[in-house]
Amino acid sequence: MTNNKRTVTCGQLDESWAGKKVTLNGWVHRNRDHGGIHFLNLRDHFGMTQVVIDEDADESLKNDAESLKIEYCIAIEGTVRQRPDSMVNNDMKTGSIEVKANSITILNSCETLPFMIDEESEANENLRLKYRYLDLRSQGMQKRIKLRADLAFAVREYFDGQDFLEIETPTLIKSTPEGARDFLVPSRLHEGKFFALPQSPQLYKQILMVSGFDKYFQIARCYRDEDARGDRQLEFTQIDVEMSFVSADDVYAMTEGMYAHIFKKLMNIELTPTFEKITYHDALNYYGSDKPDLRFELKFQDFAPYVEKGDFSVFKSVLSSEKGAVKAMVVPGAAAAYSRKKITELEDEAKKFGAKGLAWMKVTADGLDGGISKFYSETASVITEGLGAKEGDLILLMGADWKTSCNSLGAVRSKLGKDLGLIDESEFKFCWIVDFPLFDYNDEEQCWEPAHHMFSMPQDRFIDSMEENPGDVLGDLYDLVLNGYELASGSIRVHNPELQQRIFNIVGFPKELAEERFGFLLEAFKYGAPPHGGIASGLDRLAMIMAGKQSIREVIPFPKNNVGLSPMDECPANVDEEQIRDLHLQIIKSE
RNA sequence: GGAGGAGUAGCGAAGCUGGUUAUCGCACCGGCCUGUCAAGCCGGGGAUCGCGGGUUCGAACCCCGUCUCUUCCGCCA
Repeated sequence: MTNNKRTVTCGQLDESWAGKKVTLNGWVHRNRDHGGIHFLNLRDHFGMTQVVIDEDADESLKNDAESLKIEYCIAIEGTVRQRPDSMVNNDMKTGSIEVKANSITILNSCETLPFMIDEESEANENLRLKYRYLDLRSQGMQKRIKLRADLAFAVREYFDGQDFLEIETPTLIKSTPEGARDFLVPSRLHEGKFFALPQSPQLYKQILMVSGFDKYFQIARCYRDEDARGDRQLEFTQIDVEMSFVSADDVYAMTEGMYAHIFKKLMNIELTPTFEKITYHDALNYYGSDKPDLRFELKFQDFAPYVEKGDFSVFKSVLSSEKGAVKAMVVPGAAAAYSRKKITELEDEAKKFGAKGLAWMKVTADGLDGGISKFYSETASVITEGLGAKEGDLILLMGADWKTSCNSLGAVRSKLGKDLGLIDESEFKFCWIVDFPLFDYNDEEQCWEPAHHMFSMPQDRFIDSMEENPGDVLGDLYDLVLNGYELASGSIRVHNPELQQRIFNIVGFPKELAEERFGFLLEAFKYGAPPHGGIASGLDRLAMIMAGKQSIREVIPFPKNNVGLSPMDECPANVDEEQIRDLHLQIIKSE
């Protein structure tokens, strides 16, 4: 390699190098043989450089050039020269120069590729994952993996400047109940016992606060054994943070500072210092989602005041039930574009979320038309005026219990946002979702359960009378939402053993089980635990959004696929009988 | 666990209501070509049409079953 070792990379040459001798190492990205003259695009991590084998090159060099195929790994020794004005390629960073080759050395050849290595490979994802090393060579993947590394660096830089310590926590931990399904790790030394992989470092970071570390962060790998989606998979990385002696406002400020630093540094975007806050109730009520995409409006309105003025019995019966609600969404100018068939598509979307149907009306010059308009002909002007609808608008209506009504119309809202192109992809709209209820009533089990988890603090004003009506209790809980994705989630924690016990009582969590599962945390709280709270941001999701992608697999070097497999190394996989025996396990085959 | 969509050369796709030598682009092989940058032109090889069964004179196409992938719901404190 001595003589072939690169002196420059493929991304750094410009006119100032003209006349200099250089050696380049990289991969043959494209190969254009014109007979007399021959061009190569040589690619490495840093960029692309055009190499020329001139017509006056000697025969052996021409033969060497001819033998090259795409993705051969080669070394080129040659001279940099400025391109004539008419040959400058402005789409290329190094487009003002080219390297006239003196010698070509093949460092390694390459078989016929399973797919072309391009910015955006069209190969199906499982094939890309099987040959991930090739897929990762593409400039797009190289850029995204670098973005991810830069992101992690910016995070550390920010916290370092704020007196935070990065502290590692174990990945072989105790399985705790609630939440997602744990990944279990059988113990060899302790027959029949198991570790779990952490769903998050939650309990450890709280213990670290009890230990007096004051400000903790960690870029932590987390594991949840649940079905994957575009924005989640079995293992993922979170930016985990916990602080002592803080209120929610302190956590907001710290988090906003972190995102401001990241976006300024990596994208040169100035984020507005204080992110909008929306209550959980309003998010659902107006946008139909606890993670609303605020890049477009389409806010819901209450249609209940108009129901009595019309004859549509479905809505009347919805409102007669205790939790019934009728929501309206005015879609400006969409009447013409939305035929009955296209509205049916919207309805199908709503039905996925439990809606029975989707009612609609179109606003015309004379009033309302189509759908259920005949039931409201008398009050058309009152409705259009009240809803602020104009001629050519489409009014979508959803009647169901409040939650179903909001959620299903929210799904329609999301679809419309995409279909109508209402989303400006260059925008980053953050918002805090606050005032989450602490408890949810489980109708099937007839009991209260924690809406998030059992360690979140109720807001002050509810503490004294928490037991009277648990459903009204709001917690010191918050989510950070960006462009319709839940990006971070956190809370101020309970640090007082008595309060913690009252919460266990409300959700019917047995004292003995609490002792068994996280007795160590409850014990720790008895020894002068400081008030504390924190937040965890999804690093994969953040990288995905910054990269403008729809899937976190585009920013994870070696992701699992949608069914939890890794096509490259083919795991999970069988293991030897002996390994199973050592772990005191037995495989029970399912039917 | 449920609903929709898809499986055709190494890759991406076409093939509508049954009859083709199964088509096209990229890649691959051979040839031509002095300025391309997704180079171009001429030629070539490569497909048991996911698998199994059925209907039919005849199936990539229709029917049944099955497997795999995929999007969504459930799940994800």
